[in-house]
Amino acid sequence: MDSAPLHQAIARLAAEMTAHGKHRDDPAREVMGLLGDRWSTLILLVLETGEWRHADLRRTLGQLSAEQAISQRVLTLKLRTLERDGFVARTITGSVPPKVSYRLTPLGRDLHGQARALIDWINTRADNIRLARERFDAADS
Amino acid sequence: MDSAPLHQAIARLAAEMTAHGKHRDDPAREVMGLLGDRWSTLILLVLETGEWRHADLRRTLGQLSAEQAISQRVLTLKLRTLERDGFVARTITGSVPPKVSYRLTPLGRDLHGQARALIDWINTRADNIRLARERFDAADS
DNA sequence: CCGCATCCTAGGCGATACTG
DNA sequence: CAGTATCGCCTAGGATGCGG
Repeated sequence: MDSAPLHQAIARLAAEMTAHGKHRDDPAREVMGLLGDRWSTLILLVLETGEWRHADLRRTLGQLSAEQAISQRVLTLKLRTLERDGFVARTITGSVPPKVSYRLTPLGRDLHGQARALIDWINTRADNIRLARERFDAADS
Repeated sequence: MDSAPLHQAIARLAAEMTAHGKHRDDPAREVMGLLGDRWSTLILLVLETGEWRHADLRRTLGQLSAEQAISQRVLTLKLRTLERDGFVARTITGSVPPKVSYRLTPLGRDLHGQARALIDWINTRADNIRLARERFDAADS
């Protein structure tokens, strides 16, 4: 039984956790979940280039995605979430037809920069990861 | 119509995307999805402290989580995914009862470091984000 | 102790059709 | 053009029970 170092580790971690976060409405978990979803990082990437209207943004995301296009409904949902957290700003001008523009806030640009760092790290390790997967899949037969 | 700068932006982005990634089995999207899930970052955090057995790890994760404990099934699944990508190493000793230990690989430790940077950035902005949410929720009434 | 199989539920996301 | 409503699928993840 190596229970002593084990409990020590638990105590250390528990202290670290309760220091920040752990309680409900934990932005860290929620934002990480957002960045891990199907579209948000791609949306940030496009909005980084300037101001976009809903339809144009939707078309462009479809072209950038290897899979299929984002549905209108989901784009609205994602933009709402991003806007709610303060990463995206929404501007309305005119109402028939409506003209709505989206752009990054300074906070959103900063978030995108941070996320890119992680994504780039993964991309440079991509072959490494692919190799590990092949080995793993071949191993158990 | 500002279609010129628009298409320019598209072209630039498309080039950037096809440079790396975009094609299927894109590790970046998959690993980001992993880090955005319910448990993986927490698992990395605990494994950072050393070598852990399945049951102990499970108990500790339960204590660190504000919500409920991770199920045995899901812990196995998450560890398998992490192992498959080369972030976690699994060692078996004895078979009745089995003794299985998990620890981070160098790649896994590195990944965790990168992820922590992003998580820490979010945590330092947490109040900022919470405030944005309150404003947004109050706005439309 | 660990892992697997089974079953079940909640939520993410796509498709379509409709309003202002 | 932007947004909403409704539907239906599929996956993540929890609960339980068995076997090695």
